[in-house]
Amino acid sequence: MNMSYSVETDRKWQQFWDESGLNQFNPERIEKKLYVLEMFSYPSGANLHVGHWYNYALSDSWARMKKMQGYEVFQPMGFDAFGLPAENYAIKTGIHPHDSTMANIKTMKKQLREMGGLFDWRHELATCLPDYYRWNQWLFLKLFERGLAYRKKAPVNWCPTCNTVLANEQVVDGTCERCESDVVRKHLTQWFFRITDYAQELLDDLDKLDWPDKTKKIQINWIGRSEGAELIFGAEKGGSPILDPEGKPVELSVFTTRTDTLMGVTYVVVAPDSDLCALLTTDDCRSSVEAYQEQSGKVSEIDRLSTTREKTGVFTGSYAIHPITGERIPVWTADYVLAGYGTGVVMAVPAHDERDFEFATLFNLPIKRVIRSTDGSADDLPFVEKGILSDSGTYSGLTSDRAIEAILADLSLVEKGNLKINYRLRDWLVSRQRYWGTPIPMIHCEQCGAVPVPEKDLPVELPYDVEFTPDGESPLKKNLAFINTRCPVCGGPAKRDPDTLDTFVCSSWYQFRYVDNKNNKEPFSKELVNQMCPVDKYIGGAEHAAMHLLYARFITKALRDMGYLDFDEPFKSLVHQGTILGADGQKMSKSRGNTISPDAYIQQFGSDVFRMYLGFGFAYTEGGPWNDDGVKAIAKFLTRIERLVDSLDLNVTNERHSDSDARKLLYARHHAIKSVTQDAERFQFNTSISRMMELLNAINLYQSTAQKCQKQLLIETVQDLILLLAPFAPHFAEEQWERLGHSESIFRAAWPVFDPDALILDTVEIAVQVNGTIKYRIDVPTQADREAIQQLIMSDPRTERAMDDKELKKFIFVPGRLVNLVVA
RNA sequence: GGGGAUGUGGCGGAAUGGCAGACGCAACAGACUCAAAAUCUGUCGAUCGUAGGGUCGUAAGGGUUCAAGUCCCUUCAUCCCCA
Repeated sequence: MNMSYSVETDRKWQQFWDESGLNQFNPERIEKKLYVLEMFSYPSGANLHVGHWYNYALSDSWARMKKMQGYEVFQPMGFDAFGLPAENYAIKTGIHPHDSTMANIKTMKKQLREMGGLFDWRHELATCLPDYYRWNQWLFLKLFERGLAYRKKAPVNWCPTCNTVLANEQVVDGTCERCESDVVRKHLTQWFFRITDYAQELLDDLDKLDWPDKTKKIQINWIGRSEGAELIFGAEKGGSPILDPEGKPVELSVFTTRTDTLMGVTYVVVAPDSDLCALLTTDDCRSSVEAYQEQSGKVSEIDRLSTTREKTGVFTGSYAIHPITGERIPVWTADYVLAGYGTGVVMAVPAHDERDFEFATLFNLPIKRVIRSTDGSADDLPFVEKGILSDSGTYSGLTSDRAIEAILADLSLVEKGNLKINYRLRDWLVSRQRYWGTPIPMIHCEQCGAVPVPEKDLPVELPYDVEFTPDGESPLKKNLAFINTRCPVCGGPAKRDPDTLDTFVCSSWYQFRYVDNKNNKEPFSKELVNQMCPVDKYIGGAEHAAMHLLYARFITKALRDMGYLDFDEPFKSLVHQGTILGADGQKMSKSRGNTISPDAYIQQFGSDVFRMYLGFGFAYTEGGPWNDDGVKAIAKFLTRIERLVDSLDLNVTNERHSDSDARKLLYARHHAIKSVTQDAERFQFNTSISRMMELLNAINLYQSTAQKCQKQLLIETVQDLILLLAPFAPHFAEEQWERLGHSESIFRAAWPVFDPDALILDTVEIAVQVNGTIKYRIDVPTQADREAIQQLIMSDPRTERAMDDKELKKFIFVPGRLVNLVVA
């Protein structure tokens, strides 16, 4: 196989595109704008890996097709440059995160060019640079002004040996990934964004989005709306009501979706990590409760919610007062209840809840049945379905749904219960006890409390000179020149917030900064963003389905409500690429030694062969294991096209006549145009490329067998093939296009349009089934109607044999596909 | 544990509820060649049959339908995500 296409070809056309500005968005055609965005990447390691290629190269192919279809494509690129890996790398090697990150960005940019992506580099951004992160800080201040940023205590993972806070991904099976000591929970005051204010809108607006259903489902579950009620229990210890620090009686408010089981409550559980827990604990029980709190502080939330893990808990010594019966009910603390969900207190109904049942059985707590099955079917405890109330006083005999209404009506009269909608979604914790991130623009003053940095003082620059060695403090805390400042309100000495922002803050609004990345007066021009956004097609990994995509939606809505833009959603249409695995079917990783380096393939075959194999060898949204043989198949395909172009005689004649060979070729040509256009639109690159292969086969067949080969028809067909190929093998197609005598870029040529007439054949083969199994196939005139076809088939001798003397009951006809004779 | 998905030839993968396995890889046979590579042509789910042809077949089991890889229920296996 002798291919003349190579990396040299790549370089030639990359330079040509740069010089001709093919990659640049033209604002004069803004009314035809199409904003195509790939999730930006973390500049880790030095090289683009297969995952980058799969995301970026094929999205670029899609964008190139849209460009040929006349859209003015805006496709920017940038770097999500803050984050933990660079900092860990610095701790290990001493190389400063800024230095390693900037070096990585430089390499990645070079490789992205070699990929041949049409990125408009004039709009590049890197989140670790002050002219980007100052606007993160601006965003923080705006959210703070609006009450959407606030502080509260929240647990962090703490490694007592390393003396440092760990991110969740650094905790492996409850131990520190570095030193393997047990990780404990420590409570720190941290910043939160009030995403829960938008829970309902985030749920409702999913309907407006052209997103994969599974992604919407993930968001729906993540938001976790449930309709139920809030019920108020009283609380006492030692026979008298419990008072809070202000002297008011403590009420235990519980959220439940099963108010109908209220009469079956036999104990109440408070989360051990809830503030209420200490308040409810009696002196007698204090030592055992505190020991329990410490023990459960080591358990991860995932384990706490497990239904198979053995239940644990201790009695707090206090009692809840049942809102209807006034009965005293013991209050326990157990870690299967989370402080962060609902109110952190649940009423336990062991007869009708699996976890409560298990807990009550273990600790010998009473189990009281109050629901029976409606139809008398088996209702062994725990019976968790709705049914008919029993042993519930005046509510006995009601159905669950009626009982919920009746009980709530009674409780609301005494203000001890009301309808409530609860969300599983929690506010977004944005504080990170780390160096390599956006400094939080807040100042803590002993006199004035937490004071925002005035906007004119932004950015609060991240100092270069810091000590990373983990020793229990945020690295920024140890940089005194940074941390010590003056209070903007009273002028007294004060300290900066030592934490940095979660990097999801950077990625929650970058799609807007891209369009106006040079703006140094505001994060972006409202007018420009309203014209260029939302993003028309967003492409990235499904692992971001819950967090990144939800945060970006929230920030968009918050920015809208604050008047900075006029639309509701950041990403109109979304596609997830799959994951490319190693040849062994495992996730690629250095430790497994199954990584594939694109560079070697590109050197050997050229970038288009690599890109096209990624398109051809996998279902785009599925991904799958890598396979070298497929790369060679693509190289072979492109070589065949080269040979075909070589073989053409470009001295055009105008002969043109319709014979059956020509009609077959025309059919293949227009069928390919139609299918490639449709499939590529839906990111089905594998079938798109298959249709091009079929067209090539048809052209070769025509060349070798046609009675009279028409040069003009042949050239036009080959040109269409090259045009269809262009988005998927851009350098290669430019080269062939030039060899076919064109001087303008192929990407300035129009995408071919299919001719429906060429797709209508005189006859069509249909299958003939008897009772659903195929008996034979027959060619029928395309135009024939149901009656004509029935007549044709009933008179075919094969039909009589297939029907085996049975009587025809029904004649089913699917035009162009099959007939099914139902006989008995 | 919860949530989300996936399961089709030796392999990657195709199939608006309507002819399962498009396209490609590998394999096998043939042509070209002193030979090999490259290239070209053909065969290629399993099974029975000399053949025409038949039977079975989309993880397993059940159901809906004239018709199920596709829809519904149960089971099994694998993968992804969890603030």
